[in-house]
Amino acid sequence: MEGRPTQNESDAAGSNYMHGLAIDAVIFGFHDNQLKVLLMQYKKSDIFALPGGFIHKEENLDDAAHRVVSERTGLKDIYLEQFYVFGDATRSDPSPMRTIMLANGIAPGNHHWLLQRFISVGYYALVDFTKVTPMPDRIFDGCNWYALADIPPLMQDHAQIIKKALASLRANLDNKLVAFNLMPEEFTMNDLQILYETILDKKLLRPAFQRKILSLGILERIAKKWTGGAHKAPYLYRFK
Amino acid sequence: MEGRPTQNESDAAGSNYMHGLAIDAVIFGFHDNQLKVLLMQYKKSDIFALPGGFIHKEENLDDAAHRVVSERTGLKDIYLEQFYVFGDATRSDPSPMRTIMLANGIAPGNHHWLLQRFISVGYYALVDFTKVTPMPDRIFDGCNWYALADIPPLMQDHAQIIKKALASLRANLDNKLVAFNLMPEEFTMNDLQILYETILDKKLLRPAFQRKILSLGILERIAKKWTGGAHKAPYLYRFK
DNA sequence: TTATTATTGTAACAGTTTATTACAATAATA
DNA sequence: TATTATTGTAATAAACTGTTACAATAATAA
Repeated sequence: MEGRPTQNESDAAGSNYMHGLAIDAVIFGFHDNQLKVLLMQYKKSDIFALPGGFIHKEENLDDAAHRVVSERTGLKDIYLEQFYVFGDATRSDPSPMRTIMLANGIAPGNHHWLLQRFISVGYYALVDFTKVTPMPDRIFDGCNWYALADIPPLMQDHAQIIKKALASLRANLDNKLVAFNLMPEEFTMNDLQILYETILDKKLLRPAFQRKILSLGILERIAKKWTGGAHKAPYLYRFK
Repeated sequence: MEGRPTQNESDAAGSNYMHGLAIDAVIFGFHDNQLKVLLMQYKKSDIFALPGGFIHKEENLDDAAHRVVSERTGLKDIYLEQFYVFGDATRSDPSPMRTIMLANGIAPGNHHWLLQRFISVGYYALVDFTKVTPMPDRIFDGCNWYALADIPPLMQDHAQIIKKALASLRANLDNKLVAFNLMPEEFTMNDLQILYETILDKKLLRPAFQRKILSLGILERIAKKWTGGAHKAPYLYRFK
C-alpha cells in the first residue's frame, strides 16, 4: 500500500522516493491447508494494510518490490509477479496516513506528499510459509499471517488488491509452474493437490491430478517415504 | 511513452500532471492481413514513439489511457487492456525529450520534470482499423500505422513494450474473446481465421477453427452472403 | 448452356487428452 | 493376522482436437 515509509523514511520529507507511486505486496503463504497473506497492523488498532513501500529515485521498480517483500519476510529469493496497477483517483484516503504521521511526530501540512494521491503497483509473492519470519516495520508494529477466509477490514482498496492478486494467481497456475513456490522443499502428491484445490477453490480428482503433475516432468521422487497413518505411505517429492 | 504533453501540456511546467508517471499505448489494428500499430513521428526525423501521455492530477489511470487512445484515433468506445508497468530506473533517456522541448521553445533546466525518470503503464488497445483517423498531437506531427514486421527504431524501450503487448494479446486470445475488436462489423470466417493466424503467427486448420469459434456461441450468422470470386460465397458473421 | 475451377460448409473418422472407475499394495491399528 | 484407510496406477469411458473427405456453389471459360 502507500503509507509505509521504511528505513530512511520520513527523513527529508521523503525526498529519496518517487512521489505519487507505491508498491503493494500480496504475500501468499500456505499453512494448515489454507492460503494466507501477510498483513500489517497499526498499534493494536483496527488499521490493517498490505505490506508496501515506495520506490527510491534510482531504483528499479522490480527491485523495490523485492526489497519490500524481503524486508517483511526475511527471504532472499522470492517469486514475485507484477499483476496490476491500481490508479483510481479516489483510491487514496489520506486519513489513516495522517493519523500515523501525527503519532510519529510528523506534523503534516495538507500538501505533504504522503497525503497526496498514490498510484500503486500490485505484486504478489509466493513464499514457503515455513521459511518466513514476519517482520513489522517502523510504522506498523504488527505483521502476521491471515487466512484468506478471515481477513480483517483493510485500508483503502487493499481488499480489492488481494482479490485481484488471487485471480491472477489462479490464471497463472496452469501456465506457469508457480505453485511449488508455496510448498516446503519436500511434499507429498496429496499436499500439492490440496494446495491446488485451495487456490482454485474446487475439488480435483486424484488420478487425473497425479497424472497431470507427473507428466510435467518437473518433480523428482525421493526414495524415502512418509510415516503416519494406518495406510500405505506416500512418496515424497521435490521440485527440480 | 513519456514525453508527449498533449492539450494543455507544456503550460505551467506541467503542474496539471502527475510527475514521474506516464502511459504508453500500443494501439493494434488489422489491415491487409497484417497486424499494425500506431506510431508517432517527430517532424520527419527518425524519432518514432508509441502514442502516450500523462495522468491529470485528479484523473483515473484508466480514464487517462482512454483519453490518450481516443485523442490519437478519434474513437469513443475502445477495448483497452492494461498489460504491464515498465519501471527500470534507466529506461528513460532524456535526450529526445530535450530536443523536442528546445524545438518547442521550452528551455528546460536539467531538473525539468519531463527530463526526469518515468515509470510507464502499458495499455494495449484493439481497434477497428477502418474506423480510425490517425491524429498527431502538438509535439509529434506524424501519426501512422506500421505493420509489426516493419517497425522503425523506436525511442527508449518502446520496442520492448510492443513485444510485451503482443505477448499479452496472444495470451488473452483464447481466454477473453478479444479478437473481434480488431474486425469490422461484418466479416467472414476466413477473415477471422487469418486474424488469428496473424496474431498467433501460425497456421490453423480450417475445420477445427470453424468448429471452435462457432462453439463459443458468440457469432451471429447474417443471412446475406458475400460476392467476389469463382467459388461458393461465404457467410458473413457479426459479433453479438 | 454446360464444364471447369476455387473455395466454402460440414460430415466422418482418427488420434489425443482428460475424466472416471477400479483395484492391488501397504502401513498402522485392533 | 484381520481390518482399515489411503496410496499408486491400470483400465476404461468420455470429451476434445486434428485430419481427411466431399458435396455445394459462385464465377469464369468452353
